[in-house]
Amino acid sequence: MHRDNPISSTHEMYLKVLHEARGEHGISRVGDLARRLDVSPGTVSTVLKGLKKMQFVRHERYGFVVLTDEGKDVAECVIRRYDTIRALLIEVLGVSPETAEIDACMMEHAVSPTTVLRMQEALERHRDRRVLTPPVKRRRRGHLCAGCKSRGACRASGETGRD
Amino acid sequence: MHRDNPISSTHEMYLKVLHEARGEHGISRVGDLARRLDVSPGTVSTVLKGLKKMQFVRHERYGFVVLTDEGKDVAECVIRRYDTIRALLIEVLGVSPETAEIDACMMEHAVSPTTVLRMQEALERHRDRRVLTPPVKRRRRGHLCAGCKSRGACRASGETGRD
DNA sequence: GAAGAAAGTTTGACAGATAGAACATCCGAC
DNA sequence: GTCGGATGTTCTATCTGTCAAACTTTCTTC
Repeated sequence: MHRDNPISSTHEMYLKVLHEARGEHGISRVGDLARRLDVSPGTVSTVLKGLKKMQFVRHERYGFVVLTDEGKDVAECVIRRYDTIRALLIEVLGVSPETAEIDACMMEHAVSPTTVLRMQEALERHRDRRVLTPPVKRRRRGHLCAGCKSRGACRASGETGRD
Repeated sequence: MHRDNPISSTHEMYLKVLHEARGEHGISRVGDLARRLDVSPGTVSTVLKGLKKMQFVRHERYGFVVLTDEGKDVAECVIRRYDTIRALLIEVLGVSPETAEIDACMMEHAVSPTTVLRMQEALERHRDRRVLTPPVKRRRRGHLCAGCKSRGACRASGETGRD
């Protein structure tokens, strides 16, 4: 049922929050994560073991948690999905920011890379239609993270080449 | 983490498939469901117990499975979410039907009722823009099932009144 | 530097979703 | 009517994500 997902939405959330939570040194602690994810420290400890085995984080007992490059890659991919969905919901569909944020957080684990791309394009078309004023230089639409590009698909959303 | 969901996406899937699978008498069998959901008959048997306890299905040992009115209500709500998302992905965003179907199937469990409404509205605006020909009488946009209306929110998507 | 507080880990338990195997029931062919 | 295959159920087991409680380590403060 549904799509096979090599990395679960739980793991995606942990990586995303880890990316957002890291301070000036790019590190966080078990306690931070537990608070931000609203789970117990014990749970974080356990899940972190899995993420470590998958090489998405580095973590020494009683120490800091750091995203590896791989982990950062996935995290940024999840965040981009979140940002895109959120913006689309608000700007194009007129959903309230509060609802958009909750929905985007749930949907970010469900969309395929292609769909995110189409969302980004739609968002740009929509913005172009609105702001007829200055033709701002904009980031190439349909941008993919290095990991997605090199693999031809986004691992973080469970793609294996489909579409 | 995420939104509290009184009915899981697994249960939503079972109800949806049950609704789609029912033959001329509105009934299906464990085997049908197992095949359609790609799980073992044992699993279906187990999950069905839960759905029965929640009063979403009627099911006698070795017999047929029938959706109750409540169950049908939820199923139709899920199906409407699916249809809306699928159409939006294809018509507005230009996603391929194959990808749209997979994505819609995953997203249908993640969207709030408001967002579905906004999606329906966007879809109608988009269709109006395209087909400038005959001003077809169309179903009131933002339609909600009886259950959603009476409760003020859609149980099937875990809403409790938010937005 | 020792004591106590704070932070993190481990352990045991649980719920949900699942498979597979053993078992039960049903139904159609003879 | 009975036998055998198809269908369905139950039981046991696994995996994931979670908590609470017991325990360990680290930090802070005096």
